[in-house]
Amino acid sequence: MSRYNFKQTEEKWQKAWEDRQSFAVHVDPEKPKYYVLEMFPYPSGRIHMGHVRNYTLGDLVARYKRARGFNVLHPMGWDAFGLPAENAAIENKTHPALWTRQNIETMRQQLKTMGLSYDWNRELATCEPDYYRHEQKMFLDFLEEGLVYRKESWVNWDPVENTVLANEQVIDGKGWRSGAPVEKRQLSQWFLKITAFADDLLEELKSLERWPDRVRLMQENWIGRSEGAYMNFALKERDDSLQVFTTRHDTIFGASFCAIAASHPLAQELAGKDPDLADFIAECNRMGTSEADIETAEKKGFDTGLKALHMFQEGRELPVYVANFVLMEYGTGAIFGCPAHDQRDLDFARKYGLDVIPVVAPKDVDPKTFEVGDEAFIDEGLHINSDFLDGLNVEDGKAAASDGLEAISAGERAITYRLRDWGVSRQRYWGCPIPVIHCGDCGVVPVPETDLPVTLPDDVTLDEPGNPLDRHPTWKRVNCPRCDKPAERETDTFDTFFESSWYFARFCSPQAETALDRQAVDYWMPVDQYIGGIEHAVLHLLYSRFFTRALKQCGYLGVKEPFAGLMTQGMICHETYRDENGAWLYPDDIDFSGAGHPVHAETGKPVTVGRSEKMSKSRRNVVDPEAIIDQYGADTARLFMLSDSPPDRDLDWTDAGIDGAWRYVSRLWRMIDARLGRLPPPGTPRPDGGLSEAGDQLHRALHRTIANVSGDLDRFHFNKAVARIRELTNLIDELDGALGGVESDGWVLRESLEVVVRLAGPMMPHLAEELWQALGHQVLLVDTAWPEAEAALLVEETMTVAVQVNGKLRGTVELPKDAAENEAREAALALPRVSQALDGKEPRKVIVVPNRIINVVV
RNA sequence: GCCCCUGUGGCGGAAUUGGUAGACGCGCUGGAUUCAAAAUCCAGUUCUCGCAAGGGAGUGGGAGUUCGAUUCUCCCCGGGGGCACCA
Repeated sequence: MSRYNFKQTEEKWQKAWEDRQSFAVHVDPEKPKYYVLEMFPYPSGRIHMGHVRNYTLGDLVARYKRARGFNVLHPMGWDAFGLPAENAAIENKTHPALWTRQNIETMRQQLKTMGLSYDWNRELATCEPDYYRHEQKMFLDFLEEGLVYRKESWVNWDPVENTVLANEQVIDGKGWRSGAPVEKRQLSQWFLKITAFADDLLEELKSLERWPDRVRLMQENWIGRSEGAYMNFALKERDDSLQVFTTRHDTIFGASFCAIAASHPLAQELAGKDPDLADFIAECNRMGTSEADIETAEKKGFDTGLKALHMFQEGRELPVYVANFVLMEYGTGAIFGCPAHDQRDLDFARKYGLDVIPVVAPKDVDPKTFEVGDEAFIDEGLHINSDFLDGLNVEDGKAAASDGLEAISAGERAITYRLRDWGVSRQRYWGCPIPVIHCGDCGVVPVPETDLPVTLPDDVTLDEPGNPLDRHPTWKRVNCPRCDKPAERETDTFDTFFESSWYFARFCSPQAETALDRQAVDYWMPVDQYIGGIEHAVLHLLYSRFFTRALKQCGYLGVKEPFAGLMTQGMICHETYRDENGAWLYPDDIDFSGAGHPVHAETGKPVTVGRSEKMSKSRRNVVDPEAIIDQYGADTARLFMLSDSPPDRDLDWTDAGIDGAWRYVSRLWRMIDARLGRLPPPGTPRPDGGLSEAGDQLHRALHRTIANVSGDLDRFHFNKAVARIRELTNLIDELDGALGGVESDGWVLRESLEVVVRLAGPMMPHLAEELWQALGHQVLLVDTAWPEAEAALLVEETMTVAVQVNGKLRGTVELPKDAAENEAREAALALPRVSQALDGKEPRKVIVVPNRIINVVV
């Protein structure tokens, strides 16, 4: 018996699809379109298993929709700007552009061995001027629309490298490479007004029904809309006032202090005269900026000596602190503290000996004796000790407090967001230059459209401190487009999220002279199914939603939501291995052949096997896709990616699993190869004679499988779809011996084998194409429609109904479909095991759920 | 700290609206084939009592709703993720 040669077969069909341009697509208003997109990769060097999973999922969807008659757009490109290119350039003495382009070459070749149904004619790389010139134009359009502004903002500054650090480059408060303590600095940076769309971005989440709930929830939390009030406290012995934002203005009578952020202008002003305060502010600035750092740090404050005057109580004064848990970026950078009803305020008050006055008490408690201990009372209740708010519940109290504030002009209702504007300036080389010029006389001047693109210089030095573009001897020196006097280019580049915020639209017309061809984007957009990692749940997806709105406002396209459907895939995990010294080992270094514990292949020393964790280079628990594809073939790798775990869950990579997938690939090939001689020719109409019992059983099963697999694929239950196909394979094997009694059985056998091949097509495209040809078809499988299930064959004539006594299973009965209740009851009570369980007692009640279950209650 | 997800055999996972828990695969055990091995095929495989027929328990733990709960409600425990310059 011959064996399946995956290598030859996979190359053969990849070439055939390419020669025929099977996956090249064009706008065709006559056909329904379907745009499926996987998140494009950063060209880091080689593909990893995460890519293999992502692109397998996307390819399955693309091929399935194609078979279902959609005009499918399925493109691929490269998210090619980014910091790793600069790091690699320094380490390997190469150039970021060269490094990136070489990586793209390698990775494209690797992807091509997977047999993915991309329209490669649409490939793009964001680092090419032909791509980024369009986003420079977009930026200028946004500027005109008032969606862009410049402001001072805080950054992590490495004083040795003279560079801004990303949060992940700050380790224990020190620069990752220099080890120098990181400082906070203010830089003037460009911002995009994402907050202008905050409400719409929040509101429209509801319309994204084909997004996972948890992603929508994460975005909702990120936007963080809160309804509350601004309140203005007059300051004792000063002319100005302190504005705070609060969502609990109803608790104003329980206020015992105010607190401002370390970077609040008032704090800055006071620090000028108070060295101790300046020290405290410096200490706050050394603290991490993330919310987690702030929330878990000890609550500390510094009493400024200022007193805020209570707007409703003459003579009542609240001390003003600078506190490390108040963020300048949120609300107004100032709060009032009501310790009785906020845990953080309570901790703070206990620490500094401030009053704790309860102003809301639970309904069933005597207000006179109600006290707050170590736990703030944040639940619903009625107001006490609160003057005109007494007796009101929380909601009414807020409304009344707002009215009271507005009546005396001491505040107003307000809505704030946690969402902040998007800072897009980066002090790096390998990014898209921001197309503006700074002129001493004219200020900020946009680069004229005719001068676009502003391209990066090639001759830069990266291994010195500071911003390479700023350091370049000539690049930034230009004349002002307005007054022609010597001026300087902006030397910052865009955040790389900029490129990924519109690439999906560019794929609709990747060669167009303008950024977007309206006819093409109007036809293809939005993306029908977007697939990628959950790690992009907030930033990339939110920026893209914003960007699409901004582009719509500028007339680039007509939709505001870029991604109608979203699927987030889980991570790939693998066991971890360490040697005696605790050093991580690669899976390839381990020898499992011995009877005892695994040992190091070279040294023979024992190895500790750790639990399965996300594949990562640092833990060395990685498996190289190229090696797997070389050893088992792309179809086997793809099948394994789809088999065991649902797409959104983590997947454990195991040798046993990939072996199992390979066994099925060869089994399917053998199964069909061995039967080719017994089949009627392709396209033979169904013979007139009836089927044998086995033939009928197989016939029904294959149509049930079509229905189930189609349903599973529609709902992205790919692991179940694989299981259904395997079940049908098992059944064909099982019934094979009983077939052949009548002429129609041969026809059913061919139908069954063809259905298995067609259903497996999107999963194992090369094998399926090969078998389709072996079965005698001239038209390629990729050009063949998806099979349809015959509804009549899905209806069962009899049903197996479970019989319970007091909820415990005692047997089953075969009943005609939709049998009458009486009939069902009789059949159930007639079961010996039922009467045995009844033990002579009369049933009190018999519950009959048609076609499902009968429960006898005693 | 806040928010979210998750928990089912030795393992990955099924169970569409509350209705036969464990589909499918992996692993393991026994057998066939082979000089031998690989590969392949057949049978078995939740735990427990029993020679068997059959009984009992069982979806992280505890309570509740129901004729019936993996599924719904409440409390508790374990594991994981996110929280603004990695992409």
